[in-house]
Amino acid sequence: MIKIRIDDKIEETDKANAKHKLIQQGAIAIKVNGKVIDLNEIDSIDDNETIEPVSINTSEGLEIYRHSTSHVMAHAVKILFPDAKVAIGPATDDGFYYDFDIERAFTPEDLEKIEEKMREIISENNAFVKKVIKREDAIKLFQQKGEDYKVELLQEIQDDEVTVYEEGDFVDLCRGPHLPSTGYIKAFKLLSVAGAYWKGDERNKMLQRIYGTAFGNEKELKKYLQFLEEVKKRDHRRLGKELDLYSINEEIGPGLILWHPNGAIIRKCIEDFWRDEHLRAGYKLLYTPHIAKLYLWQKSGHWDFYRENMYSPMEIEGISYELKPMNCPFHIAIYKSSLHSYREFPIRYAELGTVYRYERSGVLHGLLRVRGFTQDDAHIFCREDQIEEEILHVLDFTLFILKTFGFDNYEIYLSTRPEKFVGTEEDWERATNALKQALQHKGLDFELDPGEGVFYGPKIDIKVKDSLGRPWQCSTIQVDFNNPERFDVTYRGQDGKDHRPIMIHRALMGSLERFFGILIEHYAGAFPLWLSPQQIAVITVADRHVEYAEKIMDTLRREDIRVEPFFENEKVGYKVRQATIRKIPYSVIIGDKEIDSGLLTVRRRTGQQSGPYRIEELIERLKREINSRSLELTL
RNA sequence: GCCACCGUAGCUCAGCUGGUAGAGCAGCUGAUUUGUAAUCAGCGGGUCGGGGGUUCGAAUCCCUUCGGUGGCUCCA
Repeated sequence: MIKIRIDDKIEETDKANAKHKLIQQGAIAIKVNGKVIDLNEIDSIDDNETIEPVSINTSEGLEIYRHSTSHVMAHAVKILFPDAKVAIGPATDDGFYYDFDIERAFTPEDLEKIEEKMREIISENNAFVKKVIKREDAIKLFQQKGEDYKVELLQEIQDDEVTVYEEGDFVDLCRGPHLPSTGYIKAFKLLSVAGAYWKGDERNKMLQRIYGTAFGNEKELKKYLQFLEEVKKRDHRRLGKELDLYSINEEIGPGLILWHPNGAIIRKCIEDFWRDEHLRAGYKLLYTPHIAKLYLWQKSGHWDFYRENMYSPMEIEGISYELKPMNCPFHIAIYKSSLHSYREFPIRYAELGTVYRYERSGVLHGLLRVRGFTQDDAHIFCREDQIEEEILHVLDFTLFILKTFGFDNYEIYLSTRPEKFVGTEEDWERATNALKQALQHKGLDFELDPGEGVFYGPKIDIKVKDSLGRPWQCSTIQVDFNNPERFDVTYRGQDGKDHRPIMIHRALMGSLERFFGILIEHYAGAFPLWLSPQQIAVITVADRHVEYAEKIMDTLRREDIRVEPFFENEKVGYKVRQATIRKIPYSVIIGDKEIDSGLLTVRRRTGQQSGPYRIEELIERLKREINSRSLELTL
């Protein structure tokens, strides 16, 4: 007799019945003592153990399900392309992949054929059979099959025994666990082919990776595919073109952003907001140059640590200058231009500083990964004992800024001391604790990211979740022990002596370009009123209404409301459509009715109408919505 | 940087196995003067990303280069 736990109820039964019951509960694997194993292994379980079902509705279950699907895919590939060598094929967060070494390139048509073959294998309902064999035997087995990558993996395994899984006539080295049989797979799709280095090392051979995904049923798969469609629709590169927000020009250079008028006005709104709030939060604004002597970066250590991301120096009158990859040395120079007392602390310097970093061509991506970008940067100088309080201040400020754009879901990471570091272990300990305490004080959940800190200090990273639930790394708050030392930054303490301050680097939006890209996708191009390039479309019914419409436009414009005329000789429906496509929040139509009554009816870009309003009332409502930076349309 | 794929009018795309380019939208002109997501007609627009080659002949095949896309690697 063994025990099974279903919905927290424990039941004692014999093994055959237990298995039956577990399957009834949707089990595709089982959990014993916290360890997930094959459902088929139930027979080898000791009596008295308690077994729990693992269903596909759990992350563990889904992982097994997808992992098994990747095996079926490898099996199908081996049938269709016997020359292909299999490498590795795990489940991922949203699907699975398998890497193959094969001469020919997989085409989209190949994927269809592979899918077809996979369906066959699934309909055969082959059992996944686990076998424990001696390592040497496994090596022989895979050598015979010509599976060099498996042999290489085996040679790195220390254990005497390894497990292989057999499914039909496909054998794979695998830790498992797996589904009981291939017939359990109900819904899957192969999505794309991509190159991937063997073991992720760029010195190794480039293999071909097939990505796919699998779900418990067709409905969920369809939902996921629709999600991918939605992601495509919101792609900032597509919307950036459609809404004429920005462009990247081949002649100007990859990774360099041209902000068009529509994008520039959005950026202006963001920058104005950013500056006003920084002044309000006790920051002082700075401007600094785009280039500086190379020596500066040799001193800061960037030339040693990050030269790969810096552009080649340029000669000016025999001296090497360098395009700036960071703003900190400039802010330090400003700090050092006069003596500072502990009484001034914390000193907060902020700048929208444009930096240039070399990114390898393959990684550039729209606005999200570029070569020239503007950081919303700040450097805070304070005493070590002020770190926690200052971090609290920065956290509050960060969350306020992010929330204004509609980001109120976060993932927070605390990164600790890496292997290569400067400063003493005690410094790190104290600073890390200060960060941790600040987070706890705010009641913010965070994850530890051990060893992921920057060489000069620990940091807090904040990822925002957009309207589709996708995480984006934006904010970073970093403690720096390095630069104050390297640049001999000091302050005069209470004791009349010079001391070393701590520097805190922080960026809230990260880079304006990247943040803009995220915003485009977050709002799907439909910006809230305060950010919209055009806030209200004025549409005339016929030419005779233009004069009055112009008056309305002037009135609105004088109130700093961004108006766009639609006066062409077209039908109202056409012009309404144009305004809607451009995602202009509101439209008003000017015809005889409006002129006679002196009232205006407002149409939202979503189609609802409100009003009619007197012009003064309309202006007041618009301004209220703009000034409150409302995320919703309120008219 | 690496692997695969892609690059045709301002935009989205068609153009099979080589026979010197086509649609829709946008633009311009005209008619129409219109009431909440597309009025009709006409016109202009491309050395088919650049360079080289094969061929009687290249958007189409080959090489090379630039750029883009999906990944890998990287991301202070």
